[in-house]
Amino acid sequence: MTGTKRTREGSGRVKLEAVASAANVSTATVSRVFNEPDKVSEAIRERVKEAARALNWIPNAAGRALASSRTHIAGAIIPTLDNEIFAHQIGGMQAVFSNAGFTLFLGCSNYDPLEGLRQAEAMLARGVEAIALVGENHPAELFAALKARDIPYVVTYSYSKLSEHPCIGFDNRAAFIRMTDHLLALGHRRFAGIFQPVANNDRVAARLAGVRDALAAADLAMADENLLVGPSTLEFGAESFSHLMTREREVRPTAIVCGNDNIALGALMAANALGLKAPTDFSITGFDDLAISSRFAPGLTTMKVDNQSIGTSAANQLLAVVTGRQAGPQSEEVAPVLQIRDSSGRWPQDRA
Amino acid sequence: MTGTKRTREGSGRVKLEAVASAANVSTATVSRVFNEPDKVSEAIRERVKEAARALNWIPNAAGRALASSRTHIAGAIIPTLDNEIFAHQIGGMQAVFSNAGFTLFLGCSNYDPLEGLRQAEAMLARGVEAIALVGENHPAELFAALKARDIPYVVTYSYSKLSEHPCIGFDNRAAFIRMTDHLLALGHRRFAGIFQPVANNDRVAARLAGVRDALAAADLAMADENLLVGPSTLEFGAESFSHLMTREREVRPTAIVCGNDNIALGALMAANALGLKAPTDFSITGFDDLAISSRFAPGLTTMKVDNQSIGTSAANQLLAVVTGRQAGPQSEEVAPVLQIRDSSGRWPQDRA
DNA sequence: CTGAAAGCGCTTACAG
DNA sequence: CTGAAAGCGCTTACAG
Repeated sequence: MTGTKRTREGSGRVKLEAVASAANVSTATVSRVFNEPDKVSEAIRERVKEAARALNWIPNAAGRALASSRTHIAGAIIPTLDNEIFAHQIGGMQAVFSNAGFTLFLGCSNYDPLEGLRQAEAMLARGVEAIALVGENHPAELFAALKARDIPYVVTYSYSKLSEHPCIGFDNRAAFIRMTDHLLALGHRRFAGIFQPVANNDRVAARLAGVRDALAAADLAMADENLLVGPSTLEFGAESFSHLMTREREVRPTAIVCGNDNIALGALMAANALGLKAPTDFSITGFDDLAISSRFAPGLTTMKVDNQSIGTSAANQLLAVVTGRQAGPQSEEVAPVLQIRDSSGRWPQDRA
Repeated sequence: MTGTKRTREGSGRVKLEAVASAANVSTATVSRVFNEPDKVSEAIRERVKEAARALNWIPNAAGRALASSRTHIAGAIIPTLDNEIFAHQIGGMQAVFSNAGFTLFLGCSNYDPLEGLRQAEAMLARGVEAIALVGENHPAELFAALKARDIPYVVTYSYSKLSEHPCIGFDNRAAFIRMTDHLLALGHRRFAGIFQPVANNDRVAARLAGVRDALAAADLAMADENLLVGPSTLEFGAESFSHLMTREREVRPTAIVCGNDNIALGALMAANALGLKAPTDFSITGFDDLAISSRFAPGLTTMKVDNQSIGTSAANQLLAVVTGRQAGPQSEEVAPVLQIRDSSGRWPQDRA
């Protein structure tokens, strides 16, 4: 029945309409003052701004989003904040987005691709305009959903010229080839590895492949019993080290490649406890260059990546697309820098 | 002129209306199937779900938010993700919220209250239903805005019975009284402190007050030149330690209270470099109980706080309010646990 | 430069 | 249990 009275709650907040009547203009004009100020005469512009300020009006983003299809929201999906690497990326992204008037949704998959998908879908439903994803290990549905809606995205921490996705990061395989070559050049021939789980983690898989490829190129291989895989904790690093290095000297590895610094630091702690010293008794390497790695005794040989700048680059690329300055996000390779310290040395050691 | 044709872009996405016609029901019914399923007969319910799935419909949150005044978005404002303490809180919150169908906005103030306010306002404009804030050091406007809109909030990491805000955390002052009392009981009388900046950080201010109050209760005081304030880095901890401990033995502090573990670990590294050993030559304490603190040599005496559970509690309290199960968030005190390790010992040392 | 009004995609009070 | 339609708070194509 037309004309029936309806009672709706509403938000109870000051709305644009109130500003319009206070300033004696139409709602269209108020909207323009904030979205296309050049199209409004200065006198009216000031009057409207004054009214908005006086009424303490905060625009309702839902109304705005519905009318304009723009939400000024971006999203990021990372595995976990427990790894400071990802925390730094998010910190970088957050700063850039916030500065551009974007608010950031954060999702953590805990290395479960389906959980990542679920959270990405929640973000899509809430209208994110762009999204950053760590790594390429996501369900095909996720990439399909992004493409179907034409939502710009970038993959971070993985980089490959051959990737079908725009990516900002480094070539994990190449980095670990470089690290392994460093140890080979020092004379090491018996290698061991202590790594995080490879499942659902394309970055770790690539790192391990790098070690294997570099060894194969030198006609070497890592013995199966020398590859230990487990959680990325100091504890696992320490246990693994003890396991590897309490065997007879003749069969022990001389070089231990760790999947990251945290594992390597745990191993170094176990070494201290066992009275084994690097680089005299063994060499060991990490990846990440945590703050503590350079100050630890011995200093840890590792590779440094500027994770925060991966985050800022990713955010800047996404903003460039969202604001129409660019057609699509551009890939960017960030080179990890090898930091050679006392934890790696010649083998056999020259004892002076 | 009524009846004029208008062309609007629209999102180009599948919308609820399409699901309704595919399932041969009204839009109201489709909405009910997902929001109040009990009100729809099972046959129709299944038909609608089937149609939604077939069309791959994802509800538009802006439309939903506008119509229902609910966004299913929560927000958190922290100082920085660079501190793993806050990263863990966010990790905990993210998991709980995501599980309840809420997506999380993340804002970082970098210890600037105005930046925190700015980001909180952006979240309010986007309709957050609840918000968590680290500490009480926020502009009065921020709390006023939350109250004016009736947005439930909790303060984290600070706890005080006297607080005018709901808070989930611990009493920083009491924790540092406890730590200082531990050192006093061991026989220490000459104290030094290495702390993060107090400005805009009510937690650090309370920690320092705790040290001072505990000393005053023992008729002691910390000499001005023994309090060093600077960035929360290993470097600052190391420099400060050297500065304090390269003076003559007669004037040096015997106990050094650090504002957190990171600073204390830096100090311990400098001690190793200088050939000074705890607890023989000095005692030192931290706060946080980082993963590395128990495994370091010597083990660091510190206090452990379950930061992740602060995050999950905060999220659960906010959800309870938002879903109407509770009128307001309840405060919760989380007790830090003193972890006594080898970095603190009797003074003067009994040398066996 | 400015305004009247349609429309964005949902929810929900009302009627049946 | 189901539907017709008003309404949430904005933006913007159109007209002037």
